[in-house]
Amino acid sequence: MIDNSSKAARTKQFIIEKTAPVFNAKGFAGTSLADLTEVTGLTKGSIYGNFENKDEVALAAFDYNFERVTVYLKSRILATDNSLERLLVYPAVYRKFLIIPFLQPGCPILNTATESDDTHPGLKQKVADALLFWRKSIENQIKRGIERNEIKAGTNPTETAIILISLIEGAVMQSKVTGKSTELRIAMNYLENLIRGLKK
Amino acid sequence: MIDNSSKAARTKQFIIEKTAPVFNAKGFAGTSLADLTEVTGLTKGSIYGNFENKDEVALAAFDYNFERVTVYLKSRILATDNSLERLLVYPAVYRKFLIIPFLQPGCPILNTATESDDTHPGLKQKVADALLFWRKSIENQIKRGIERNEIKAGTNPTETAIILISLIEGAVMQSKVTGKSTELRIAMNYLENLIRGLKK
DNA sequence: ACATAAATATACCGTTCGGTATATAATAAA
DNA sequence: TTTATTATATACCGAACGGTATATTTATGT
Repeated sequence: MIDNSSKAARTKQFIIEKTAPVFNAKGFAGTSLADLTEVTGLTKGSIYGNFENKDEVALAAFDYNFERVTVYLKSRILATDNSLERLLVYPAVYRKFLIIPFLQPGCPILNTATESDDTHPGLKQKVADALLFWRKSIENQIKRGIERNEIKAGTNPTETAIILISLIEGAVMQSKVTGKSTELRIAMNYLENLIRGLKK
Repeated sequence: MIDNSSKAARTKQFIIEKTAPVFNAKGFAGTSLADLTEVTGLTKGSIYGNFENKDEVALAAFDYNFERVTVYLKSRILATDNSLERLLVYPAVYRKFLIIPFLQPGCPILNTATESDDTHPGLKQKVADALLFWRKSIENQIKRGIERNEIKAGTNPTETAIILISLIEGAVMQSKVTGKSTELRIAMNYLENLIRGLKK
């Protein structure tokens, strides 16, 4: 995936890793090139030698942010051994959202979605793709659970996935803005019960 | 509330009404003074004669955006005659979110929350207040429903309010970014069933 | 109608914006 | 080790940024 062969490729990756949290915290419009040079220690020339423009950096940063969350969730999901436990990973992880270091600036999907939907078609498309990917993987987990007789046959995968995502993102938004974990705790408790109710 | 006696007060209100949709769509950082002069037809001098700075306009615009939603919901809620129907106003309204004209740029709470939580303490505080106001009014509707024997006594008002808000905001985010009404329809169907389940 | 006060427009401020041509430095191949 | 190539820094561009002092217009009380 990551080409470490050339210096440029390594610098490019370095720029992405350093700027991704800034884009996630301040948004596309709120992040300036000065922010990018400051956080990387590089100059504009260097950044523009590796990226065509600010948009390209932001798009790569979103991919990076989303992949970090995905990788983290996948590692926790792979450590389980049945469908229900796999679904329970989501409330378990997002319950601790506020204290997971790399999620401090917020959920990249939520942050990027609300800013880009009326302003930045490129980012909007990336978020839409990310959302669909997330939904599909939840749906697949549920379908597999039904096949394995671990989840009720009548369970609607799409419906369940959308409710799960809504509960998580809605609660994250509330907790981030109030600064309290109450909303996340209550919503994740509810989600846990909802998932346990899917047990065959 | 609104002082129409002086010309300045009328202009101030005019500026708020015209700029509020822009702030909601583009966000604080994404909205420039040029946007404000363009949409109002006024000059910078006029705007700065009525507001101290851009922040003040944005704060007033958020209040206006939030109040519009509140007034709209209240009018629909007052047209009902029992607690359960009052709660059902929320899914009924947000189901049609994408086609309600003045909500086209999105939910002001959701939009403002995700941008301001890491960047703009003043706006963040206003969103937190708005969220608390919304939650409290739902809680009061539920408490009243319990008193009137229309809602199950065991219903937890705070929990229910937070789940309701999470489902709405999470689904709005998804539908806005995918451009489809599917997510809102599914989440609002679920919410309706959830509310009907509260019936005594 | 007139004088006074209030509101809006004009013209400009310094700074920061995203972006780029070119020079310098570091890397990689021979 | 020299040479060709690649990557980074420097110095700068015009435009747009948020903001303001002052002039001009408009509204208001008498």
